[in-house]
Amino acid sequence: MPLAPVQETCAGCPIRHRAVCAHCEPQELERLERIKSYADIAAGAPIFFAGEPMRHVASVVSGAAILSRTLEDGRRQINGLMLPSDFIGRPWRETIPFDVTAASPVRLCRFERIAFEKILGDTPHVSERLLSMTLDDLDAARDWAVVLGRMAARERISAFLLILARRLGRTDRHDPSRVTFSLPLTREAIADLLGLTLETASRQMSALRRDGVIETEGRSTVIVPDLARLQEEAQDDDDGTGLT
Amino acid sequence: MPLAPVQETCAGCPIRHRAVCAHCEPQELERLERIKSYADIAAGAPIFFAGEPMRHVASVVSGAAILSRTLEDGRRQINGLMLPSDFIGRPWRETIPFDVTAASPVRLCRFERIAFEKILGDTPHVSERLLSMTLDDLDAARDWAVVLGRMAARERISAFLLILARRLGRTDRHDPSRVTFSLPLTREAIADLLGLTLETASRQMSALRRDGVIETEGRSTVIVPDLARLQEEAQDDDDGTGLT
DNA sequence: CTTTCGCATTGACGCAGATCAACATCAGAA
DNA sequence: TTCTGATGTTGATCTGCGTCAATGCGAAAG
Repeated sequence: MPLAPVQETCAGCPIRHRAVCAHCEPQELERLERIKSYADIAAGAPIFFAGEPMRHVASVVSGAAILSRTLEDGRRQINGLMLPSDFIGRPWRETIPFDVTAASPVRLCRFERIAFEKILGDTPHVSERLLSMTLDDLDAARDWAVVLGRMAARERISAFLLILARRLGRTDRHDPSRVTFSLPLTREAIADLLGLTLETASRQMSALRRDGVIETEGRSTVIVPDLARLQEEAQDDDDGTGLT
Repeated sequence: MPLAPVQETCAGCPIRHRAVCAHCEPQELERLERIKSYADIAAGAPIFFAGEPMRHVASVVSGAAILSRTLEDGRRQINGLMLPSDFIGRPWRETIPFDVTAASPVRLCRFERIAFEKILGDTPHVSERLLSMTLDDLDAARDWAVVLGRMAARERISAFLLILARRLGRTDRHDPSRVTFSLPLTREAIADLLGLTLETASRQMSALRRDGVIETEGRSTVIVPDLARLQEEAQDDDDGTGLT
């Protein structure tokens, strides 16, 4: 159901992610280049804490980061899953709204926030692009409410796997409906993303495996033998071409 | 838990809502004025349908509109509740992503979309303001996941009432913690917003009334005798001042 | 190789909320 | 005013998922 943002990288651009490089002039890229730095974070390690001053904005290069909020009694909800090409951070905001954690080993490309804002002010097309991306993210976040508010456990797991298949999946050379990807989240994280317990998440994964909707190899590799079948399970009417 | 966007209107501005008028120069306001029109929609009537071409963007002047998505089997989730000062619509997008419906009688201030985009391109501060608002909406939408994914029915109802109290509530002259407002949604709509059934929504409202957390007058007037009490019920650690 | 610890799986049981059903109340029409 | 259909309330029962508990497995260290 929630539409996966399309991954866009522009070949030849030194900053290889959709947030800032699309349609940039050489001198603009150079300006961005000067304020950028890379950061590698180990799986499970915190990246930012909610409420902290926001010194950087960043783009995910590889791995998966999660945004989360934890209630006083320990209940945790993952509010966002950030995959390669996703943008983390908020220009013109002083503090970080959610805890950001590495779900798997993550590489970030960071930009010093204040300097990034200056560039935004000078280059309307970057600003416009950021607005467009944010509107996409807003739609995706609102779409997620359908998963959390109205879907059964099995449908939630299916919707989640479908998103990963679309964004991370490698299509089989001989059978385009067969897709393989590596799960970047533990069962607990999957549960916290989907509003379930880890036991229910595990049980539903097992059930999907029993029913032939997915296959697994080792602990983290998932194979979807027939993407259309998974779409049905996820109540997804979208054909994935993004042409709706 | 979800922070209510602060209502901002600027006195003397002919377009009295935060989306476009803040900090506008007279000539910019005049340009906006030329492409704007008002629309009044009766309660329950559709405003836009998902998938339709988006001819307008709009701002809610009064009443309440809802964004919703309905699955093939009839399950509905309300993805957004738009109250006065909220902005509906997406520059640079051809189609409408959600069904938009009037939950109560709604007055919209509409701008022809293409012309609005031209103004955005010419006035960076309007564009920047729209980005800032969209980022706020994104945070609010992500915060909502905590309600849908991790909160019990009673907490969901409390969180919902707290949002309305903050955005629509009139504070009692003698007791600042006593707040009154009018519910713009039916029980069914409340349930669809909170991921519950209408029976559960009704039962929890009754329970909160029995326990003295709220009082009611007629079908739609709600009185919160002690806002702090409601905040506890909603697991809300925010003090509502927006200074966090 | 074996140990070890974190993660995943599976089972048994209980409960919050869904479902089915009956009735109450309110607003608008006649 | 009364009638009528929509909306809201409350009760009885069912069930999907949460909770508690035990066991299995696999990757990294020794």
